Amino acid sequence: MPKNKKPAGGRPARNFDPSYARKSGGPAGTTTGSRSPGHRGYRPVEGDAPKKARWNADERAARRHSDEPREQRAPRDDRYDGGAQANRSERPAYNRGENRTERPAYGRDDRAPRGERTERPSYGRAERTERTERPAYNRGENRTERPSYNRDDRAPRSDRGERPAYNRGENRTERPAYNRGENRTERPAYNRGENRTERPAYNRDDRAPRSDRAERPAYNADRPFTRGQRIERPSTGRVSSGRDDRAPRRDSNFDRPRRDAGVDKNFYPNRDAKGNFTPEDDVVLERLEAQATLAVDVEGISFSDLGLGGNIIAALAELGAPSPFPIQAATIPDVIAGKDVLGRGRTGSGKTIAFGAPLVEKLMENGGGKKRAMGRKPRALILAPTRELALQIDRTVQPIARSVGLFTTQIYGGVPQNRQVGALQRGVDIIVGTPGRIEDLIEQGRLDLSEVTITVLDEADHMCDLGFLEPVQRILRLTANGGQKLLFSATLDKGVASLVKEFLPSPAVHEVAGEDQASATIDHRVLVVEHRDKDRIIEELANRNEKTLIFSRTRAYAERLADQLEDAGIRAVSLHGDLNQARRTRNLAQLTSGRVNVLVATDVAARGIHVDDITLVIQADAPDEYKTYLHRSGRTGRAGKVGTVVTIIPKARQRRMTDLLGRAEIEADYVQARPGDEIIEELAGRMTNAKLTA
DNA sequence: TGGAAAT
Repeated sequence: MPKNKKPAGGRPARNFDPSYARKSGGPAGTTTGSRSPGHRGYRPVEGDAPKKARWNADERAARRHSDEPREQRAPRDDRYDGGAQANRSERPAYNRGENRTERPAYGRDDRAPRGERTERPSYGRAERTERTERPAYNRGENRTERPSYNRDDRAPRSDRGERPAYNRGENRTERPAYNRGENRTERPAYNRGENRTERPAYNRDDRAPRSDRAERPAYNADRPFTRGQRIERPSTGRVSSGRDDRAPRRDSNFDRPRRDAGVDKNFYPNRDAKGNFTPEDDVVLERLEAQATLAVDVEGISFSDLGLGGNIIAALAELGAPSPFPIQAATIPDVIAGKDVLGRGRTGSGKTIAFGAPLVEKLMENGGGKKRAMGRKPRALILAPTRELALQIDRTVQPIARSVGLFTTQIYGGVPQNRQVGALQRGVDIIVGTPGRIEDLIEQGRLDLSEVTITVLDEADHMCDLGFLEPVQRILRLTANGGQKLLFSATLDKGVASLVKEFLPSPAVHEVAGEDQASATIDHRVLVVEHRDKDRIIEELANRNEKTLIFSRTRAYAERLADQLEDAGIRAVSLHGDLNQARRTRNLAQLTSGRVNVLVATDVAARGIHVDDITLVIQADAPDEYKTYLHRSGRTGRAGKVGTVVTIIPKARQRRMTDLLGRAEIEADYVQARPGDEIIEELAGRMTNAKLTA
């Protein structure tokens, strides 16, 4: 066991101990590896460090397969100490960041190069392919301290073919992520003062009960819904089954107890009670009472009738939207009228234009003269939950904005910020981005939202989920007082109530009648399979000539599946948070362009992402939440096209799946399947071919 | 348990 807990456990403690720096009195040891700046990761303090140098191939191999207890692996948190710590005291907000430090995923690419960051855009790093060959990586004990790191198998990424197929999966099991639990118990370091007190949510206490779960009756639909009554959804203490409870309750919208939106002190303690997701949490919240627009109502209506100007209309036509979809017809006038708007339109129904076009129109009306002023402050903000979605929204909004001389810029993480900052300095009108980087730039004083008078939350209900809500609230509070707010989602529900209460005094609520997910042009199927057949069946399903999107629950499985498909001769790429942004972008582009037909993704791709002509969505793991089901399946059947969604489940999951489909209001056939069955041919769309050749 | 979101 190369790493002793002492340095590992001690280092973070030191970093979190404000007195330590003083005690140690100098560069040596104040921060990890700081004594010799030229040597990344060099930690003179650790006397035993040198012996831990780099592992040779055998050791690594042995390591990979070892089932040595996890606590013997070094906690990896020490990596972030410097920056993270500094920030942390100032921004309790960023606690989430800690999760991140515990996730190998994130840092992986930019971590090592840390010291050189300014010189190297993280992108370059991503590209390098011979990681294993680079002596650079033994730089110091970094290596020794996180031996379980996959680093090595990461590299091969780009040349998947050369790699032994499955080791990746195994390494994964060694991912430091798993240390999480022990770090927790081992490291008193974590009660570092105020953070602790400010975010009780963080304390892993809510984790603990986890283990109890097994003792509870698993998916007992009859069980009173106790957890949900905690805080988030008090008004909907419902049993999580059946669709009867879906009926809109006209008088009860947004009537949940107010929860001190502005007062964090009161808010935080409550979060303890919220706990993590459990299946019972997947309740259908009442729909918002909405003004329903019928599709027929908008027939013959033009964008011009809705109040949009000529340039914008021309841009829309260019984008392939000559006339408004129902959701657009419903919301555009209200947005232009300056109202706060809640808009629900099923996946692929054209929500981006529904908020993007009138937003630009509004800015035009108000903005008048100060267009193009150097360094002008942004006046509109569009927030999205993933970088890919932010990018995609910008691809739609930018041409609309440019048609009237307005500028947009993307502000999201995972890429160097220089360009983003440069754009801000030149002056932009519309920001499209994700919460993290936006807050980061605000902290840095490079972004000022005080003149933002229109804010859009795309996938608004998701933006209200644990982990997103607070950053979103903070950001919204930094926008102009009384500014217009637009919330859109295919699954907009009362989960957004807390935001509505604080930011949308009297919103107009729109949906399109009869346009729920169930009426979409999607064929839903459930394949009940033996676990051992699962991968094989996925392989057979994905072996087709049209675009296929496969969802998995974890990043590791997404990666493994992509590898497996490649090994089977089916070109496939993956998309998940373990990849650096360059690769994420590229892999998605490969599906979009048709260079590959199969993308295996986590739920990062579940919402909003539009790729033309995905005709089959395979859920390799069934979703936990009905909303997730709706969003995932919404990647196909877009804009009226047909598509198939196949959810693969083990026998034991049938009941739970049925409950979920009920909440989603979706009807699906269940079929038992084994590799080679005709049903698979049919679902893959190979039936006709098979018959032709027969 | 998991996933996304900053460095």
